[in-house]
Amino acid sequence: MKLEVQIKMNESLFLRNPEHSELGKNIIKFSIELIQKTGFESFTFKKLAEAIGTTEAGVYRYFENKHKLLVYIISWYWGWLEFQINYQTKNLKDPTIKLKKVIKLLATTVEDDLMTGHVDESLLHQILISEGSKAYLTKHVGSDNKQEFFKPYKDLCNVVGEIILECNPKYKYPHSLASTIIEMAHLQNFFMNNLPSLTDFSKNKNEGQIVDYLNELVFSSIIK
Amino acid sequence: MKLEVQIKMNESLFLRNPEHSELGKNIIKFSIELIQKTGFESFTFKKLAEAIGTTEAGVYRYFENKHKLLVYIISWYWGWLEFQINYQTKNLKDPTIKLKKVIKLLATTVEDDLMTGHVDESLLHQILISEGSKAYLTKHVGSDNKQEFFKPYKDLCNVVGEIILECNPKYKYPHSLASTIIEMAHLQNFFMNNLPSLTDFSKNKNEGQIVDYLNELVFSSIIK
DNA sequence: TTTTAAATAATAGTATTACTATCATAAATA
DNA sequence: TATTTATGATAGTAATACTATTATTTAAAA
Repeated sequence: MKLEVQIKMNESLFLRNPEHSELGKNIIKFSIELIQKTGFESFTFKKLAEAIGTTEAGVYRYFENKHKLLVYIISWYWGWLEFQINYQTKNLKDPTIKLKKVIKLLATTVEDDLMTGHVDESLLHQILISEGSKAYLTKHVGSDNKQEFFKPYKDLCNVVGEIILECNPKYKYPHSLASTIIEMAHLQNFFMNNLPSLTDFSKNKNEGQIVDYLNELVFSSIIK
Repeated sequence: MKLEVQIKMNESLFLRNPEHSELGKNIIKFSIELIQKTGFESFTFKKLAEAIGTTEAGVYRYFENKHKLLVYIISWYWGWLEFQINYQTKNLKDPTIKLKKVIKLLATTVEDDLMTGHVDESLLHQILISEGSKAYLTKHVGSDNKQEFFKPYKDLCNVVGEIILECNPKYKYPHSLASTIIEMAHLQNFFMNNLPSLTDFSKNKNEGQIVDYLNELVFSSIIK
């Protein structure tokens, strides 16, 4: 039996549900590949359509514009990651071990999850590192937020915040610390690979160093 | 006597030095206003030219493209901020007081510095919060970096890293912690104002809360 | 099985963006 | 006074970000 993980997506993000057709799934698959390879700025629906072998108009039937497509695949990633976190910390009693597991999941390159056919999570992880913040760093963040485009990110932030509170119920900034962990897991990775003098990580570019840094940062803050 | 602070800029960022003419200074002044008001994505040289009362071609004689103009004004800000930090921490002996001053300077809205005629620093600070990371989150970050576009940011990061080491010479991650402070000073501000559930700051949107969070985060990390 | 509806392909068209090029004129400099 | 240099005015191009139309294929309902 082949199991498939389905992430429930916000319906306002698309015009037609891309999960419901081959073309739709190809739009997701190839946009992940293209955005990862060429960056979000030079990504266009025309190039995407050519890669898939369909027409520009075909893509527009699924997504209003490339920003919503970006938010879609990023939301998908957060949803998937929250599932992974819940799954992989399920039977852990010690909240500090849980939190360490979360940091590792956030800061370490994932392997392609075979339960999600058309999505390559390791490419998605790369996209999150380089393009993730572009989902919300816009002038229309307010209306996007009203439409709940960032709910998966907030949910994840809450899950992490809850674990922080389990470690120390008196800690005053669980959400800020959670968003700091999430953002820094990605940003320190970007810096390590592109602007290494903004970090203290050695040339071997080992993600374990980021995990160590974040662990020290987080636990000295919440364990007095 | 009227003093003017001059920030030395990387010459590869522009085609003609905007400091050397009225038109150039207007390009800087109005691009700061426009980018802050409408966001970098919808900012175009045509709109800028109209705002100034010149033509598109006029702007192109100063800057190759809008990305270089963004990097220019952001670099200018980092240069100015490093000057501020050096100036305002000059006679402080205690490195922890120095570091607290730095955090406050990073996380608090600046007043318009009257010594810099055509640049409004408080608008620039807003731009840094919303658009700052777009300077480096590109596919051409490598070649931009080779041309030293990010030197002012790195210099600032080094200055902050040095102060961290003064507080604790054995601390292992001075640069990563410095870049974390700098980025989070802006990002927690953005979240507070736009996605507040990613933070723990109350509705009054007081930047002092960000300062308190960063102080706690930083000092519990470096003072064991 | 036929009818009907829905999805896709093919093509065209528009306004805006991101530039490059040309030429005339005004201002500063030698 | 001659000459360089900066600006202004205008035009033009390729690409982007869409919208619209019509024909064709596929799938679901009658």
